[in-house]
Amino acid sequence: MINKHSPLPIYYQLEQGIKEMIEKGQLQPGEMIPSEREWAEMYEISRMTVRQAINNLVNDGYLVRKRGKGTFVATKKIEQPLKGLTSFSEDMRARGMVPGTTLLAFHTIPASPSFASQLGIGEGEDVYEIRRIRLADGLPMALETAYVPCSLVPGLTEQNVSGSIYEFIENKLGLTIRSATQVLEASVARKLEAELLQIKEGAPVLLIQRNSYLQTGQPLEIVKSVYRADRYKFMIEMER
Amino acid sequence: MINKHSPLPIYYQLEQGIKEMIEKGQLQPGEMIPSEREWAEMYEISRMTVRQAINNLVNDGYLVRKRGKGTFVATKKIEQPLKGLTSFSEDMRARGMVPGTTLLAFHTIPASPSFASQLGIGEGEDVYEIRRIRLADGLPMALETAYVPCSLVPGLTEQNVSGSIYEFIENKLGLTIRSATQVLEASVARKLEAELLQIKEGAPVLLIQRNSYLQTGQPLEIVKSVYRADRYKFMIEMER
DNA sequence: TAAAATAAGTGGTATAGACAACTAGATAAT
DNA sequence: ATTATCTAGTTGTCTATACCACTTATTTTA
Repeated sequence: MINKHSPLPIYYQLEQGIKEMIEKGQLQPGEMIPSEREWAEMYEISRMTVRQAINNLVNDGYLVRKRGKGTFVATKKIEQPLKGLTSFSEDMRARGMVPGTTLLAFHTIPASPSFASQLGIGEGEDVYEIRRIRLADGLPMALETAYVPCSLVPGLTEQNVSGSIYEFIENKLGLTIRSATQVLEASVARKLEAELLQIKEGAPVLLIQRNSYLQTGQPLEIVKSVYRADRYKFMIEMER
Repeated sequence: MINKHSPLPIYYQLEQGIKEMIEKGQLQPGEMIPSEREWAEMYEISRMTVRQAINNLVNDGYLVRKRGKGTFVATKKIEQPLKGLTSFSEDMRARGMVPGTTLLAFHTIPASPSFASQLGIGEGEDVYEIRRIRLADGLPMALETAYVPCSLVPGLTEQNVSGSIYEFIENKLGLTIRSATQVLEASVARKLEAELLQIKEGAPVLLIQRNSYLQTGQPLEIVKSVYRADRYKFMIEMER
């Protein structure tokens, strides 16, 4: 597997070898792979070189590190279609998963100039800031921060926020969401995001910012989401 | 900037410090930062520790490494709206940039079972495989591989492929594209992709697979793209 | 003058070792 | 029986060093 005289870097050879073992099923998802020291002894290479190979595979989403325990083969990605404009809960149910929510923060803040402009309100007016971890089948799928003008949803409490805000707005308040703008961007997880999503810092994530609008054209909310790229793909159908 | 007795890792302190210098503008986009050896001497730490800090910032898209030259502050991202179903060329022009193309490969291959199914043709039937680097203002923006059944576009030559395939199909062949399905996913650049896109291996990229359909519902093409996350955001407007 | 060789500086790869932080199970003390 | 401690194994951080590959400018050579 490793040829020290190859022009290819050793870490790269090991990286490709491990990847192949995963893709061929010789290493199963969830299974613990040999420890860094074992790889190093096995091929008589330095542990730092092993770490470089494993680092890359962790960044690629093939492996997951767990300090004090070991390194494990990651579980597979999810891919299901998503039609039209849906809430996270609708999205997850359409994918055959059970949506869940962990509330991280729920409070009001004064609107920044940027948010005021995007939400069509005055600068400094109160908006709800709702930070939540969105779960799918109990596992973290995304980190979501929503900003909603307080004046639009007077009855919002921590209770309502445990489920779908969209459903609350449509069912309880009688407001209808008409359209949204979404910006998608690939990035890597920062430290805090990684901890909350239970992924490694530097793992790929899909950043989505959604601006939603009511039938009147009035902006309803801004939602910034950080999705785990190892569990989430975004699918859309478009007409010309 | 660095406190060796802090509980925070040294590489993390340096990483945050450099990031702050970038965000405060003390390091300007495109500017070369001190070399790894200089950081190491400056704070009396190991070069490997400096590398770990810089690695993270490269992964986060703050810095760009250039072997033999130095490490540079990355330039800012592009963000422009994209409405409806557009070609790469249309997309780039809408963003105020000049689209370009470098043809990497143009040949026919027999359809794999998966491609045959997605394109609605028989397994083993010929399809064009067109690999191109898509440029914006002369700089690599995406790596694109398109698969089109040969039977649908008989006149396709290397000449036509230098520009927009969409425009060729609509203008020359009189076919109309009606809809498409797109799957977006965050990932990191592999070695070959990184070289072609002139980014670092492991840099974040946005993977997009587009399946296009004609008015008849007949599948027209499959396009797999790898976009540089540091230069490209995907924007979409949706109606409910 | 032009081409080739050299040197200095950069990031890229690799080594061998050390200690810290964390996990889980075994063992000892209460 | 329960609790506390120890221990072995894991990944995380860090050091000091070495050589390689590439870039650029300078110097030497033809």
